[in-house]
Amino acid sequence: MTTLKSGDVAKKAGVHSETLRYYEREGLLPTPERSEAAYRLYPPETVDRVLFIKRAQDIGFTLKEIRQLLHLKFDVGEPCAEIKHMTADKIAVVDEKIQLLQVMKTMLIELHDACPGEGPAGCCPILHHLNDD
Amino acid sequence: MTTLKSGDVAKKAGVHSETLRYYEREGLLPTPERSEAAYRLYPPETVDRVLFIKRAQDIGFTLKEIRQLLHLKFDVGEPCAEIKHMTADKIAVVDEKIQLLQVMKTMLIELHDACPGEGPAGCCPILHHLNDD
DNA sequence: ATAAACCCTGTACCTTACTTTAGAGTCAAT
DNA sequence: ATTGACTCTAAAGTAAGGTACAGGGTTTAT
Repeated sequence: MTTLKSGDVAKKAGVHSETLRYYEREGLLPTPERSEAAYRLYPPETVDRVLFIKRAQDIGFTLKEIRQLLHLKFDVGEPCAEIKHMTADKIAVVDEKIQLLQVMKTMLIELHDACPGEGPAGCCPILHHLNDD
Repeated sequence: MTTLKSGDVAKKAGVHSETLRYYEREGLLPTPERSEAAYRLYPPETVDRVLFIKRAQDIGFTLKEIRQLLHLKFDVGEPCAEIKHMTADKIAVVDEKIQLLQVMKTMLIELHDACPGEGPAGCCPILHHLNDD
């Protein structure tokens, strides 16, 4: 048997099986086959798809955006130019996020390095500097 | 007069004044002074603080996390070692996000470059490759 | 063959981050 | 002095992304 039941997919992907049904409703997972007893029978790739969703969420994509990414990723048939446009847009968004995060990281590292690491008082001579950006 | 009313801060920071009250309730903004008529009188730095919140949100921090960042950033008085720890943790989180985003970006760029950019059919020879990670 | 463990549907509920509404007071300009 | 723009509070509403029942059928392990 090459199909998985909701519990199997859920366990492998680290989500609840209710989440799978939710993703199905939201168009993030294709509607799976059913057994005689109406049990969902998922193809094994479903696990990868769910893991993709989770990774994409971790880095700040909404389910709506992820649905688009998945359609880029899995659905063949969109006119080519359109796919290319969407992809370019998404790259720009991702890049902007990376850059903002790097600014944030630099700020935090400065704060970290300026801190002596001991003593109870305000150890942070750069707080005032940070205060007015 | 060196203070701003809620509408002024809101306009300068690009948020609704209700949002300011919400941030106040949630501990993201300090409780401001009040006029005789109980109008909030904000110090001008409030604008920067709100902008900081918005930038932090853009890159994927929750308000809860931002509250912590702000307390690092603006409140002096925490024992030094603790601040240093929190900062190090936050740097690790930021770094992880950056790395995941870079993976995502690489994936998107591969997809983008492999696409010929014209023709209606599935232009994407790498879709199958992406399919199984 | 029967209980434990699993699946189904549908609906209700939860958190986050706001936004909207209702009802009332205040201030600035004509 | 009164209209319009602004402020206040408290409470309800909204959208996203799930989570948790309730009530009922199914499969599997003993």
